[in-house]
Amino acid sequence: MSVQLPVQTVSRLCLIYRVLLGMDRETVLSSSKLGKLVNIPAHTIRKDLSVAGKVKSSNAGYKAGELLDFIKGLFKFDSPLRVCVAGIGLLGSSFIKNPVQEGGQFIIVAGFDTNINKIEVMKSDVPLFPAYEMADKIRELRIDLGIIAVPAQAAEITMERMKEGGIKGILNFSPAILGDKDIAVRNVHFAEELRFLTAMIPDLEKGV
Amino acid sequence: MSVQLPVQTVSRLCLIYRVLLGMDRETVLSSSKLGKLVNIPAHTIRKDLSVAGKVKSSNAGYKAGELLDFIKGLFKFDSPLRVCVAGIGLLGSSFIKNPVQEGGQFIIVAGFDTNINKIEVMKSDVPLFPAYEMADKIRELRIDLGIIAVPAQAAEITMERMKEGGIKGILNFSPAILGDKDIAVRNVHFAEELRFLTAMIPDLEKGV
DNA sequence: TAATACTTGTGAAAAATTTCACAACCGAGG
DNA sequence: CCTCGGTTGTGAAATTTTTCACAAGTATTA
Repeated sequence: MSVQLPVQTVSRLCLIYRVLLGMDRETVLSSSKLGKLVNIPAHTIRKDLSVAGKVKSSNAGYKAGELLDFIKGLFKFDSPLRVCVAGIGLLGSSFIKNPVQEGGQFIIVAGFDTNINKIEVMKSDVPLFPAYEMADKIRELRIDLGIIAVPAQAAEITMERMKEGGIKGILNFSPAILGDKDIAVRNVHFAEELRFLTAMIPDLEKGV
Repeated sequence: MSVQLPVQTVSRLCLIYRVLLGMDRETVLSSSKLGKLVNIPAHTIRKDLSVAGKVKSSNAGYKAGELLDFIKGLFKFDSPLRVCVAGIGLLGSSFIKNPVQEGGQFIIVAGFDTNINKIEVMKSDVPLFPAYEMADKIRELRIDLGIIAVPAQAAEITMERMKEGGIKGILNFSPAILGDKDIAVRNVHFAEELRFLTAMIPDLEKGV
């Protein structure tokens, strides 16, 4: 991105992008209609688009297709990214078996696991490799993003291997908290989502 | 919560809570040590604890156990919450088969699916019910939180059923974007996490 | 052409959040 | 008892983000 957009703005634009993906390109949406779909105030959407550099569209609102293309161009969502999955457990294998569709934006091209046996036994369209080959394979297959679905104690080393292979971003589902100054890292933790939800409930009368 | 804490503060305190859970209660942590563990600047942690109402602990830092108890008390994390899962697909059943531990804070007490056959076939420790019984069962079992893992088109009606049963919060894993003025709702979407990650990578040279 | 009823884009105001800087505190070791 | 090295808690400043308010644009209809 040329201008560094506020993180929240990026997040909201991604959300908008998602609803636009599942919508007829010809649909015309005003900022307030769009706002209702994504639970964001209309003026915030207009401001976001404004700072992102959107130029005047029409007097009736935004054409879904145009807006989609605008966000797509802004974030370079056009060319597909190669993704790998480290850790072929319950979660990891679900990514491999049910790859995200999203208009082919992401392509799962490799899976890794320390358990060689698991790799041999599991049948999958995605090629699986032992974990120690990770850095090499990431380089070789020119993989952009990594999904970490390994146990907490293996998370750090997995990140190191991915970085060694030159990965650009990591989505970490392990319970470990990862972070890095060179690459983008995002931590996702189910139990914590539940906890955050709990904390946000204003007046919770807990069960017996 | 007596005072309405900033959302970001709540989020950070939850993150801190997570690392404290996996730590000896006697460990003493300074705000900067803690900060390194969770990737948050030390002064932000101190400020968060300050606005949350933490009183001076010591000159050496925070005792892990004390801090844990403080956050636990603040957000009422002490009594366990009853959770149900709607949609017994790949993701939904993973919650039922591998319930989150987290010190027993959350207990999965029911699963729901429209597919009666699935309910009968699947064997699980958690009782499973048909979707139309959702509201009744939520009331009956005094369920606090709901996890939605149904397809997009069923998300809205599922939320309605949960609300009807008096649920307090919803964690939505369906592709639909849910929101409500009465209850806390949190949307989680894997592909979007990947997309957000992509958008945050400063200078991504996309594949071929 | 004039009036109406929508809309967007954006500068400026307001609000929220983060960062800073430092007083105050504590224990240890002279 | 004083100093040194470390810490917290917090008011105030700085910054970021959101909200507001409104000029300006465009169709439509009379």
